[in-house]
Amino acid sequence: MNKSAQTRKTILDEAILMASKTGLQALTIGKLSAAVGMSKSGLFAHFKSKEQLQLDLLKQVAKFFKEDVITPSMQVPRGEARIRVLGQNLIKWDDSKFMPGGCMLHTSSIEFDDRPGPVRDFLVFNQSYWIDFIAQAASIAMEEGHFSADLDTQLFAFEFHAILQSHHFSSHLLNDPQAKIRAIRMVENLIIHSRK
Amino acid sequence: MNKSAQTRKTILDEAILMASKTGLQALTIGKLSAAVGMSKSGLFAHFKSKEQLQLDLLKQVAKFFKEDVITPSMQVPRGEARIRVLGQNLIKWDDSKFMPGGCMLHTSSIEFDDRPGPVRDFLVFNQSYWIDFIAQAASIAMEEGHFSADLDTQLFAFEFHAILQSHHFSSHLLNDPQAKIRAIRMVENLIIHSRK
DNA sequence: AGTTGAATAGTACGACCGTTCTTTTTAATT
DNA sequence: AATTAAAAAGAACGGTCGTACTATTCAACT
Repeated sequence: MNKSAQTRKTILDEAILMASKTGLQALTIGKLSAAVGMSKSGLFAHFKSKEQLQLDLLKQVAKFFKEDVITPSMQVPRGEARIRVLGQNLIKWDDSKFMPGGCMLHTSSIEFDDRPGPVRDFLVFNQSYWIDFIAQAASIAMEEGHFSADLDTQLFAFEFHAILQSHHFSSHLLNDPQAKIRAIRMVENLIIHSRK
Repeated sequence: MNKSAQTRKTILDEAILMASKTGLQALTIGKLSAAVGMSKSGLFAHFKSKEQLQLDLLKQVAKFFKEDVITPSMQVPRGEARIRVLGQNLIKWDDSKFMPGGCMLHTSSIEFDDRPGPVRDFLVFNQSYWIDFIAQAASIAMEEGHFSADLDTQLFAFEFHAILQSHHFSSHLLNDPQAKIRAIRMVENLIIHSRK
């Protein structure tokens, strides 16, 4: 790995750490450079603009999401089992140590949902893909005969995604120790109600 | 009404308008004063600090929430009907014209959930009250025999609250025209599954 | 090992931040 | 209408922001 790629990774890791707690817009180049121990201008040169830093950060998070949540689910049997594992991995994901403030795709989505621009565009693209992926997984569970034949897979996807949002709310705002257990129960409830 | 209270209201209304789109921390006294047509220092004198402005803003929003969502529900018959109306009013609320960026109690909760301080404290207090209120409404529906006797009212409350979050996601990030319809269906689903 | 290009640091920029203090204007009270 | 207190404006503060430009250090390749 290049020296450039190396420090770039160091910067992004620290940026994710900071921004997950404060939000993307509160992440400043000055504080970030101080945290990684380099000069503002030296850090800035890696990204050319703050917006690009925000984009690169989110793309990195999205890559991790794929590795931690999406890809592993493909090694689980199609249908209900895969849905269940998706739910479990999703909750683990929102508790990842590298994002102490919780899933940044979620928090950034709310932060930027009324701020037009490339950051919002990326989030829309990414979250749309995620919703479609869940709907697809539900569709597979229908094919397998696990889920009811008249299940609304789009609705399922949004209800599934709502579980992450609810977990984040319980876990990060309320500091509720039951957050995880409750989220798991929500997944099970949703699965049960989706059966034939 | 005082001149003071009058301009104060003007300021807060404009502040809510702006902050609902950009977030609480991106709301600056300079831009806000320009928007309402007064000087920075003149506006500042009303709140003594930015944090106090943020708090007063959220308290105002919470007051509106009580007026628009909580209070009206008390005039609806106890039980399932009240739950349904709560859901409908909640979705209307997230589409309020005075908050073009959607429910600020929700967006601010995510913005501040990892930022200790009075703003976070207020949000925790407010949202805890809201969750308890829903659980209480579900409990009443149990008493009335509308909901199953072994319903977990806490779990119900979080699932109910998740509908608002899901609606916000669909409506504001994805600009999905079906957001409202889907949210209403989620409310109905939740009600059906809570019956005996 | 020397050369060259990339990575980093240094410095400075205008802009805006939240806040303070002083002055002026305006509203409320007598 | 005169007095007084409150509200608003003005100007300035130290600080930080994102970004540009220049100089220096370092890593990669001949």
